[in-house]
Amino acid sequence: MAKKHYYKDAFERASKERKEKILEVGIEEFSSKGYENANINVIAKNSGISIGLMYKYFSTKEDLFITCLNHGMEILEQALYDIMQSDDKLLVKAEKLIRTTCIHSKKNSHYIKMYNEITAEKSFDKRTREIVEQIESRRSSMYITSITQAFEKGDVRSDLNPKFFAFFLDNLLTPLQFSFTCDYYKERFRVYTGIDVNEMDDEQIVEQLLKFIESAFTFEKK
Amino acid sequence: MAKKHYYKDAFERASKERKEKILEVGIEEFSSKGYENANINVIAKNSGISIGLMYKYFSTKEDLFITCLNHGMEILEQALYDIMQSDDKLLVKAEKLIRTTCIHSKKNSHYIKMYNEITAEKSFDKRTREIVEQIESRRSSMYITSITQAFEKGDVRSDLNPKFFAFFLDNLLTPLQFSFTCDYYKERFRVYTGIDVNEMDDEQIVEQLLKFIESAFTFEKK
Amino acid sequence: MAKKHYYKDAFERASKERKEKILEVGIEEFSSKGYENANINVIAKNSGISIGLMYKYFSTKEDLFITCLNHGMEILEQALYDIMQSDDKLLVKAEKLIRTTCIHSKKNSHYIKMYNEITAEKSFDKRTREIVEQIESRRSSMYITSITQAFEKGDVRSDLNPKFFAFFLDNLLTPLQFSFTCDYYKERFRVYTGIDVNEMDDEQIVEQLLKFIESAFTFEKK
Amino acid sequence: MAKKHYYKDAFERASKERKEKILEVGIEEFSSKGYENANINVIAKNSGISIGLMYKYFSTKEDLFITCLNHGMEILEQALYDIMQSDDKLLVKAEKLIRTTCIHSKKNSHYIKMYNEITAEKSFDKRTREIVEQIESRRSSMYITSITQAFEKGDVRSDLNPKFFAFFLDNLLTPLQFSFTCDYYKERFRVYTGIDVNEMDDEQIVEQLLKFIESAFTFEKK
DNA sequence: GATGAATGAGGTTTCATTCAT
DNA sequence: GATGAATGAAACCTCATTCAT
Repeated sequence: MAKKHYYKDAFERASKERKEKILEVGIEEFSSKGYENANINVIAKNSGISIGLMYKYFSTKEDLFITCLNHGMEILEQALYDIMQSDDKLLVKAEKLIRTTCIHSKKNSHYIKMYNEITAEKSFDKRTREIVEQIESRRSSMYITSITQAFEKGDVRSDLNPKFFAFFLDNLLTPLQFSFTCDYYKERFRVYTGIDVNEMDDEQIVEQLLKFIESAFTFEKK
Repeated sequence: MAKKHYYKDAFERASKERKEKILEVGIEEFSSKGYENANINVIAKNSGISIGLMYKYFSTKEDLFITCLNHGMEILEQALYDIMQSDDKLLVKAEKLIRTTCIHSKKNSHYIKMYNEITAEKSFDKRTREIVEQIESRRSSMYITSITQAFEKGDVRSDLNPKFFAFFLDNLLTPLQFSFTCDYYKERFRVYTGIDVNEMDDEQIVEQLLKFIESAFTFEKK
Repeated sequence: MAKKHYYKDAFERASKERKEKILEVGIEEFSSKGYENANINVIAKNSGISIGLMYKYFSTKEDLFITCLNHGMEILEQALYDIMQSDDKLLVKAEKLIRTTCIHSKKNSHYIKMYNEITAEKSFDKRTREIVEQIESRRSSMYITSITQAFEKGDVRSDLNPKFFAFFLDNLLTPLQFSFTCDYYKERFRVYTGIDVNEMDDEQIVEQLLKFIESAFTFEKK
Repeated sequence: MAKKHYYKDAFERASKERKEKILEVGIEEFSSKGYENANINVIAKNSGISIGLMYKYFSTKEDLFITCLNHGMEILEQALYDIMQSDDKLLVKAEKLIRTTCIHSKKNSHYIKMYNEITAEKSFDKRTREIVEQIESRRSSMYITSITQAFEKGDVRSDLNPKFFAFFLDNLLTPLQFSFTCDYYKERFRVYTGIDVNEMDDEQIVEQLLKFIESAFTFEKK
């Protein structure tokens, strides 16, 4: 299945620079103001195009948002992909995953904010399913594949369901990711750990989370 | 410090029935439509009061929202409190916690949706900190207290920082909670596990997550 | 004719302290916010009475305003009266008038702001006539009486109509009064004279205006 | 310095007819109802444009008001300018000024009412200064220039400060202007002179005020 | 006399979307 | 392809006034 897109043909025909500009500006606007408060007239103006043309490219505000979101997700997924494709053992992958999460979260905060945005979005209703399906499928399949492999090699405990495994792993990583970028989660991190996330050494986070994961992954109750 | 509130004195003086009605209707509106799309004229009408009176009770839409949110949080926290106050061992508490999470999430879905709503909120700026601080402080201190006790009794591994411990534990539980109630997380759960959360036996979730947590809590690498 | 009033009988029956408090608070509110933006619920609260009682005292916001206004005008008129009743020559009265204007304007700025307020008011329509009639009649008759007396004594030039005389005199004094208290006129004074009214010596104003008036009053073209 | 304006670029691009229509309707609404009670939905409707477009032209109600005000002031100032630029002696200018004031006040009553409106305005706070500064600077500099010239030529008495001179002159003319147009001042005029301003012969006003001014301007006490 | 809860019309402002050019 | 003027519904919030107690 060709990846579904939410822009009109005209957008595809636009120059690379223009496409990138629109996405960049859109991501900036959506991630800083949130979906409801973002203004697509402003996005058009800041992208250097007319609002009329914007509507030649995207049918609705929602479509523009989803396109921006998907663009951001691609970048985020690439890093995940690079790690999960390697031949490393699962624990090594996990370590890389955590460390990369710390680094990427600071660099790509806009993308992560957009991702965070949709986890609470109420507006898409009919499409939510579709969007989530796409995003989370790509993400989960990477996890599940790696875990299943490790499972088969006997690298991890045998009494856990790989799918739940993947789910729990992502539950540990996603809030961590948000802790670096999203206001709510930032504050939550500070409340729990007593330290502002920006003043904490990434390695301490890596160390603590890795210990937690390693045991959960490997030790099996007799 | 008396708990800070975000309603006016007049609200306190209103009848119990009215207060509950307003909170109930407000929570329903906010959780189903989200903060931005919720309409306080609708909340007033459905509560059986005039909009003018609504503003005698709450200074702004935001204040009404926060009051609804706090009300919901109190209910959710009570369940948590009951478990954490017991004399059970940490692992037993964890098991109760997971099971209760499953049950409560279905019953109090509106409250949880509101909670989910603020994790992505962009509007509160100066107050976000304050609100989050209050909510997460109460929650985290319950975790941390229990964990520290277990720590001192030697019930849990000694090489993990109790604060991170608590943080990771909550990272596992909160997304689970959302998986029962919030559209995005529901779909995500289905993508990861392959099963709709409403058709899954709670005990399977309890079992899988408990194994994961138990190992993470107790097994220490030599 | 008994002086017309704009309050209900109940107000008359209220204690002196209460009456004064209401007027004081009302004048403060009206003069600082202007008629439209003044809030009579706030006036009631700050006066220590209920809004219900306020409406037992005054039928409408407008009536309260007029009563406050009249109260302020009485104070202002008293000073004028004291000067105009004396046996001084017109020029001496004029000098006292100017000097007193400077002093009083600083002391009774609230009253003057209320007076200024009505010179531009659009709301009273049917009553404007009545109110203005009362206020300006008292004021103008004091001027005209003094001028007519001086006229008869031959103290002033004979070719000017005393009524116009009074009108011009008041045209010189009223904007001066406003220059000490009302934002617009304050700035206007600064623009014309180059100096902030609060940093100018009153005597310079007295001297300049008096010279202007004296010649206008006494020198007759041959 | 280019004259500051309070409209958006879009307004400048609108057709001349539309611009004039909006200003005309706006001035009508503001001058008849006052700033607070003026309704910009009404102004939009009566101007034949949508409210949305109105906000494309002006950021706020206040900006629309100021633009209307400035437009009116320009017209008023032109008449003043024409007189003050001439080579006439100061007294001749004064005579023309008074006569023109009478005539113009009847013709441009809306503009004058708007001007009167701001002399009592409480809402603009930070901008009042700016607006007043602009309006009064233009006006006062015309007066002061003419007076200073007359001063140097020895046409007027030497013991009066030209700035105060200008201030007093304007104090005589501005209330006269308002007497033709603004309810309060109209009534005040009737109370002082005993005659309704509309039934009075302009020439009588010219004569009386001119005598007053002439003496004040030319006779110096020995 | 005194209270204050309750009303609800009405005004300013925003912004996604359309469409004539 | 490209423009941007134009729309108008809809939402938050204020406050003078009423009236039951």
